[in-house]
Amino acid sequence: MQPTRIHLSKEEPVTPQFLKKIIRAIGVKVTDQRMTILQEILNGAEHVTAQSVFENVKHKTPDIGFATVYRFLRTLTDHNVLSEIRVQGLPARYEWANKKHHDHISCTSCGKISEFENDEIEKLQIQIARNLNYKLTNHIMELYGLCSDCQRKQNILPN
Amino acid sequence: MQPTRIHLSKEEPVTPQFLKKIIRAIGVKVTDQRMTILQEILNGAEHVTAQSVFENVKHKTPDIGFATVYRFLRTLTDHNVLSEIRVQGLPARYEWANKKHHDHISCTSCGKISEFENDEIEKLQIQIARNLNYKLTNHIMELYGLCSDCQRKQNILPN
DNA sequence: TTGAAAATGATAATTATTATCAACAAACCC
DNA sequence: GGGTTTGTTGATAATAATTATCATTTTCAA
Repeated sequence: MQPTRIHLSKEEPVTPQFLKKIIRAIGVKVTDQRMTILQEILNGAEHVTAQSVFENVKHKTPDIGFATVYRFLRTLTDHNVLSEIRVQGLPARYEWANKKHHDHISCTSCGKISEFENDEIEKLQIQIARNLNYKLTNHIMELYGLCSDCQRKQNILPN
Repeated sequence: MQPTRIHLSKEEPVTPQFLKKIIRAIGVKVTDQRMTILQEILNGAEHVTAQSVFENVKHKTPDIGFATVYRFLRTLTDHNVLSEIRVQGLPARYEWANKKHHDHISCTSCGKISEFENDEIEKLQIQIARNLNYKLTNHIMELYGLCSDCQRKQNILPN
């Protein structure tokens, strides 16, 4: 299954037609389950887990199995509709892929994720690659730290 | 178990005394197993997994259980002797914590890996973290691209 | 040396994810 | 539309990494 690059804007209204367009674009069959899952992702929270998608979707479609959710999230990831964020041992989280490029910093204690973008780093990366005779195509940059809340907790309860 | 910050240089000779110093510094009892595990990490490869440490250590100490290895790696991580790197769904990898940081760029075609370090990016990362109220503890930065050889091949054999 | 506290190792439990497969459903053709 | 092919579903098992449990053993300070 080759990763197809798809350019879809999240700004378009979430109509059934729009959902079908996405599903067809990645070359798979349109099913009720996939429609529901996509809708949930488009309407729901920012960084969803397979579990949270599953639970929310289950209200509308109680017969759905979580293997279906996992599978479709993977498919969407393979086709760059979603991107997958994996932090520590926590379950994978997903976000809409083609928003402006950004990276993540996440808290190693509570798992909170914040986003940022930094053009200067992007430029340096390209430069580094060029110096080593690589043509840069992609990168992963994940920062880890303690968020303000967890820094505070650590001071209050030293144990 | 409070994270104790320990400053130990890997440059010191790996004597039994040195190993004991580390183990005592984190406030746990000195056991043969812990000595052997630490020695393995100090002498062994760069980015080890719990599994690889376990297997190597088992040659010298066949009676060791892998729970012991996991536990001790976690303890060392909690006390910042090691740092833990978790990428994708892969098993956690450990590296000596207070050495100079470096990153990797790898070729998506042939798998070649080159290392680099860049102070400017490191500084920017710390700055970014600070702006978002995180205390940066670690990061992963992996660049992906085509190495010079594979760029050339791609031109010769387009596909 | 000895006894309390901690560590070990075997194994079970847990967690996230992927694989399997029979029943079912979508899409293409006529 | 009806039939057929092929893809999808959902229940469940399998896998993989990690953590918990607990009886036994070991460390180490008094």
